[in-house]
Amino acid sequence: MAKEKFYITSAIAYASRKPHFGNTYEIILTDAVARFQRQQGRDVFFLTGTDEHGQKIEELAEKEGIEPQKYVDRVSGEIRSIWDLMDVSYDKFIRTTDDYHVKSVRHIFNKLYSKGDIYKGHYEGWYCTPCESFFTDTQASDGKCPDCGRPLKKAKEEAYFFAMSKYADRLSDYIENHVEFVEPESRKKEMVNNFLKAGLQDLCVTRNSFKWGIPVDFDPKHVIYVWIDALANYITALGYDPENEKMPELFEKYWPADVHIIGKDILRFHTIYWPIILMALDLPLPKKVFGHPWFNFGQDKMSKSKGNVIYADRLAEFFGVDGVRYYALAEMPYAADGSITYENVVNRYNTDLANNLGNLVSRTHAMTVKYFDGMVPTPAEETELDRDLKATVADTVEKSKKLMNEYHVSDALDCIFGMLRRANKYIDETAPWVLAKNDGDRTRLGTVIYNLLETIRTGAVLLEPFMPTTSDKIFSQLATDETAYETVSSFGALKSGAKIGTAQTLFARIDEQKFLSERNAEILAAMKAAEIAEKEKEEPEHEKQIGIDSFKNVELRAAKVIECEKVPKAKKLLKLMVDLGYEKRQIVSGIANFYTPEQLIGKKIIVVANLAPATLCGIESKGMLLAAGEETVKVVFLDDETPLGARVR
RNA sequence: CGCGGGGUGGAGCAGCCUGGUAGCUCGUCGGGCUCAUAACCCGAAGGUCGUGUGGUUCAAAUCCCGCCCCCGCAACCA
Repeated sequence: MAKEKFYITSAIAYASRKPHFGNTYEIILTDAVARFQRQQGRDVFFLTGTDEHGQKIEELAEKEGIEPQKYVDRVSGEIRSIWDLMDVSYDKFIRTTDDYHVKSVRHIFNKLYSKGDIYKGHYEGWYCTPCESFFTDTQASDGKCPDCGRPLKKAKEEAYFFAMSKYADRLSDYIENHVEFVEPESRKKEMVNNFLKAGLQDLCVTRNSFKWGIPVDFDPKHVIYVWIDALANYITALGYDPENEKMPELFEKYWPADVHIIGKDILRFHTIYWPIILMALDLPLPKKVFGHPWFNFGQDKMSKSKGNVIYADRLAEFFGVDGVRYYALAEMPYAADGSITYENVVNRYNTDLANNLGNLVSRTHAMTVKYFDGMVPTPAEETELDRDLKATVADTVEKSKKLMNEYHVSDALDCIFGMLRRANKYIDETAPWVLAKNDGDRTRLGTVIYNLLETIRTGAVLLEPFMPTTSDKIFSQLATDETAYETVSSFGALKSGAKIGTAQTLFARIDEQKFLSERNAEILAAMKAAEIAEKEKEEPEHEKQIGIDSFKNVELRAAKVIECEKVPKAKKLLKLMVDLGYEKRQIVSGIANFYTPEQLIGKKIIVVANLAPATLCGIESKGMLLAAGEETVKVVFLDDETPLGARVR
């Protein structure tokens, strides 16, 4: 019988910079699942790679004064080397700049266009010339660019759109009838409630604001935007191309994917846009999309200025590759965001890996050498204690398998480590060192040691998806070839009479105090460096010089806040009524985090009186007030004696 | 009232669907053991399970209602 196939993908990593630990978590998770499925006897194809197009990369390359291709060659290589370092067992590493991918994406675009699912239209919105980007009405509510704050102008641009709405009902049906399609469940609700039920808008699938991308075949000034380019990697990697007469075997065999493992941040693209693209191509949909949570550093997001960016390769210097893999897989809960602190990593490393697992192997190995000259003894009649241990082992095999099939990776690990703890306890219960003193207990001693060795062997088999190198080390210490998953289905595959291998320390304990003080010193140094870099930053970008006439176009006037209240639905919005002397008008401003209504009522402020009205959270705003600051915003207040409506110049 | 998840001993979580002695890992304290990586094993302290001294019930962490707080998504911000 042919092996059942299993096609698994991680998201492709954006090749803009070196991935930090949070990014690396995803690939470790995907790898653990892939390895587990291989163990289960599936014919696994594990795809990962890098996403290499887009404006951001174009800019970064320009800053360095090199070609984008050169830039992504370097970063993609960096990413791949980290994946390799972490023992990621991918079967293929795709790059969106690969020829076959580029070609196929162009063809996919052509096909969708000729089907009528993609049409040429106009992107109408607010355009910021210096940023060369478009913004929607809501983004541009105050008439200023959300990125740079400069004024926007209404502009119309040619662009291609994907008619998403056409497929919305089909997708809704699909999601409803395939409960396992989106996981975890809570994420599915977010998608369905926020997007599908709200109604899908046609998606703009091209850009002409930058060049670094795959050009549209028949209209090369347009570049295919990330949605189609990046998402398509899952099929182009298998050789899909709509112009193929016959699809390659690889594609026929593996598509549809059994699971896409992705971060929750791109869930929307994978559960809505991607399925719709596939429907339009008449291809089956992936069976499951698993949106995993993210790691934070303690309470904070990782960031350079906080000096808390953690890289997997750096961690591996302290804890070894398997130490890092273990931490990532054990610490991250199924659905909620996890957090990483150095204290926590050292703690888990010492207690779970060094004390529980490492020491169990070490003491058992030592006893085998000491009492049996390094030969695996033969088990004899069993006692209640043995039966209990064996029951735990059998139970662990079943439970961990079930949990892995459900993607409860940390729970599966916890379950396996529970078995190891049980084995440590078994040593105390049976007290081999006491048995060793009495010749009459020799058979019993053999049974005990055998049971321990076999439990350890089982543990090594079960741990292989999580810590492949450690499993190998254990196998070689036991000098056993019984490493296949089938061998743990019943207790006793380890051969008696064989000589075991040499001992080696699996995980050396780490001095927590010393380690933490070293890390703290590093973090402080990094923060200082970031601070200095901040100070040395060149002056802020300046607007181009304007004449007095341009300035006169902005009608600034003194006004008094007469009413003010929070906008209930919004977090950051205050609704204020201001008196300009000649009229009263309503203004909405995003300063709720910095001012309470009481702090503003009665104060005199400066208002841009001739700003086009905008609607924020359903409330009309006619004008804006002046305020300064980025992180914390300070409103510009006027002297109390300033007459209402006075022009500010 | 935009949608969803959650508030359980010092920390992180399980239990809630299918009401009935509150469980696990870490940490703290005490003890045991000596095969082992100052590791391992046992025991103890510590929780009125966010709140109303709300409702249902013989019985609620578990079901229902109100309120408070946190998180995710969406929305939205100079």
